[in-house]
Amino acid sequence: MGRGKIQIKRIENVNNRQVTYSKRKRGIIKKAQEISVLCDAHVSLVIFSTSGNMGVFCSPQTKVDQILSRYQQNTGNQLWDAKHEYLKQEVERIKKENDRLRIKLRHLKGEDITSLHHQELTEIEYTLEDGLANIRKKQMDCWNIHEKRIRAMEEDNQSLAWSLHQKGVEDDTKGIVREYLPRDSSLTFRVQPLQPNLQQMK
Amino acid sequence: MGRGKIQIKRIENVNNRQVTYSKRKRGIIKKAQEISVLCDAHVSLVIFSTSGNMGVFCSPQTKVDQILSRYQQNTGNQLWDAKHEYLKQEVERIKKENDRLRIKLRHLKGEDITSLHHQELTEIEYTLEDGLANIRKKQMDCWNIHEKRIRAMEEDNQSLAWSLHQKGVEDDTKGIVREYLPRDSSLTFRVQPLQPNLQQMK
DNA sequence: ACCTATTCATAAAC
DNA sequence: TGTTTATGAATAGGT
Repeated sequence: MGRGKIQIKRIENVNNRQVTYSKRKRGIIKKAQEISVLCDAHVSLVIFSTSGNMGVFCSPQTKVDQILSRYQQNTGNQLWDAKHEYLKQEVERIKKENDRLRIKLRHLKGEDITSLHHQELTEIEYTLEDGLANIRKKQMDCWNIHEKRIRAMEEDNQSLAWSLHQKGVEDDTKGIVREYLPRDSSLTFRVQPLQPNLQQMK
Repeated sequence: MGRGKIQIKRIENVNNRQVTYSKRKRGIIKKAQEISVLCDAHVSLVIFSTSGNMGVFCSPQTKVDQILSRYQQNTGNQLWDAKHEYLKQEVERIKKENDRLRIKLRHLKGEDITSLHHQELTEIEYTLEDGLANIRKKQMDCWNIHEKRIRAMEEDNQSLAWSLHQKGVEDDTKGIVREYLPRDSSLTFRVQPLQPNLQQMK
């Protein structure tokens, strides 16, 4: 239809193809609309051009997914059931991994070990000893850093106190400083919170 | 098109409607096929008549579900994603839980602890000490059970040997028994493998 | 299911 | 992309 017959084969000229797509898209959507009204039919039509231009028609009584549900039932073609199945398996897989990890954790805490044999126990023991060694090394590092900070601050305090003394001003910051850094504080300390205090001292 | 114009409204005559449906269905599917070839377009078309007659066209390069995936992405219209939303969330939830457990495990092994603070390290340390205590207690239990078995068997052996001796038969099982249960065997033992040996002795 | 008068869709050109 | 127009395609109504 039009000025001369055309062969039904891919239009190579990109522009022509684009134009034809636009025209025929409108045409087919109109046809879809007409059949849905005339015949009370349920229609779902989705078109994509190569350039990504999308055209959709769906008969107003229904929604696309309802029509496709019927399509699935009619053809046995799995549209979403297959994906559903896949996701279910994925959940199972990860849940199992999860259980495995949980058991490992419980074993390391020395729980649920009744059924374990000597060799497994020994492996866990080694792992724990190894972990403990690493943790304690890290604790030592933390402690050493902490110590250094304290010493540095003590020196600062002394030199500041000295400066103040030389200028004839009373050293009334001493109390506050002591409050920030009690000598015999418990082992529980955090590195981060110390920093604001340091800044307050400036 | 045809002998006289028609109004685009529902055809009340059932037979006419059915006929028109058939004709137009063929027409629209042909159009769909043509646009897919001419313009290299991806088309998905599904039609149902009121009587349940289904018509389908899908461009050959793709499948219906692929086109509809794109449709979903383009419109945000949930076709099957909604049906999968729950499962997707479930997967996410468990994956996160999984990561949490993994990190905990690594921490207990003393790995990836660079960013941990004193308090967290101390907690891990306690956990490890606790675990180690439990494991070692279990190891002791195992050892004690093992020892008891050995002692029970030694007694059995002696009484058996005595019985044999009294019946004037030479005790030639001694060597074998010693082989099964060397006194100074290493600490690596399993409880299970002992049982077959016990049964062999009956 | 076929026929055909008629309306519709659209290819090509602007 | 919109309009025009000549032409082929689709189809309504009758058989």
